[in-house]
Amino acid sequence: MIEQAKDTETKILDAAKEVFQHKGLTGARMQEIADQAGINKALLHYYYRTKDKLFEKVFELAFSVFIPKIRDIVLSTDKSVFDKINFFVDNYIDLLNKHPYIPGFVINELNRNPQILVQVFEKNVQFKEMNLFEKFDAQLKDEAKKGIIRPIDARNLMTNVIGLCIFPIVARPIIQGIMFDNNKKNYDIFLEQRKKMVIDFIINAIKVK
Amino acid sequence: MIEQAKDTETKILDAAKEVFQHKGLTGARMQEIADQAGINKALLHYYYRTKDKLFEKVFELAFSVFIPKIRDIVLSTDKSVFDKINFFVDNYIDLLNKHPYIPGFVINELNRNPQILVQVFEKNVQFKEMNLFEKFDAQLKDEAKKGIIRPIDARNLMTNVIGLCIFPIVARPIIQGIMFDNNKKNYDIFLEQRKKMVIDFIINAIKVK
DNA sequence: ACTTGGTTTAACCAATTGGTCAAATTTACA
DNA sequence: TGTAAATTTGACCAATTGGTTAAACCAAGT
Repeated sequence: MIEQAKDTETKILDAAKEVFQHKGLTGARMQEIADQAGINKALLHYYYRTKDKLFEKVFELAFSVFIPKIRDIVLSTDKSVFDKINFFVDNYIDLLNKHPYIPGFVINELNRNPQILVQVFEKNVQFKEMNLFEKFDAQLKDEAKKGIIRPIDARNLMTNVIGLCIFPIVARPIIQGIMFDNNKKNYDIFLEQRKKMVIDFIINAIKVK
Repeated sequence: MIEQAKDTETKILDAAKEVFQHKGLTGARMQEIADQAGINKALLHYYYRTKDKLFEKVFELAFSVFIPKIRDIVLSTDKSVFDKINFFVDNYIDLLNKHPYIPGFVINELNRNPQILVQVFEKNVQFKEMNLFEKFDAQLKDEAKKGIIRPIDARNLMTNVIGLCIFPIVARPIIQGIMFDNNKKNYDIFLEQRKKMVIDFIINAIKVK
């Protein structure tokens, strides 16, 4: 029964994603994942023999949502630096709104066990070809020489850009709690407005005026 | 035996800090904390009756390392915005280097259970008096009117400043892995250089030139 | 109808985990 | 020195947890 099987596997992955991303590897319970998927716990082990195997799959999927996007955007060589920043922030914040729990999940699990990254790299070579920094560095140097932007290296710029996008999402509970009196609606508005704000902020930071 | 007792309690808190900050509430084991402290597990429960109580204490201590600092710096009303940014980034990055695991720990645990923040607020009123945003907002508005800086609200600026400081620390495994080929030494150099870089970046972002 | 294969389940298991308890040990102090 | 209180320990426990197993179920081919 291929139909049923595929459906079950999907249900399992959806459930596992939900539970793992909210509670982490150590906090998640196989029983809870089974319940969430509406199946038996034994069936869970039938599809993914161990908790670790299931986790690995979920982590890999989560990881692959956010990382290739970075490469895609930076690789679009025909765009100016300003256009790239504009395009990246716009797309990345949209992506973050669609998957707000993934960054925190990935960051936390990598902090608990950095070795996961090595495993993901080994299994999925595509992630390794991130040596696009040299190209981006060249572009940054070029535009700096032309007097368009102030000198900055690709790693710093990308860290800043990504950080400005991700930080308000992963640190939401604390920022919302301290700065917004835990008002969820106001924080959503804040996040919405930040898209334009972040772009302006970054471009002004590196623009020569 | 007050001497011994104080010493034991210190050993427990140090051990608990170490284990909780690396493995989180759900990943930490009371036995491991006891081992790390060099004591019996029963003794651990003698001092802190439950895992939750011990965790709460550790979380509160971790929290109080980073939050009041923010207030202190923003409250120094005699400084210009540029001076405040300079001073804040410099001090905050030093603090982060001293306690690199705390931000990730706090962020992760708050993500797992945002309710913790409410409890911390209730027990420790000082954290609640963060209504310094109005004052800082006024200063920002004032300097903007004078044509010194571009208009920006306190919440966005502080989110940006704190994010630029914290993000490279909490996302260290992933950034170091992808951008620095997992070279720890190079990443340490990167972090060291960022102190100056972040200050320049922010000031240029808001400066009117 | 019957066999065969993958799928699903209930019941079960061994190991781990947070937590307890009574006894032993140490300390403070009269 | 004697004793009561605080501290420390080893042994133990109930509950939880990841994982197994044998049997039941079900769809498809013959």
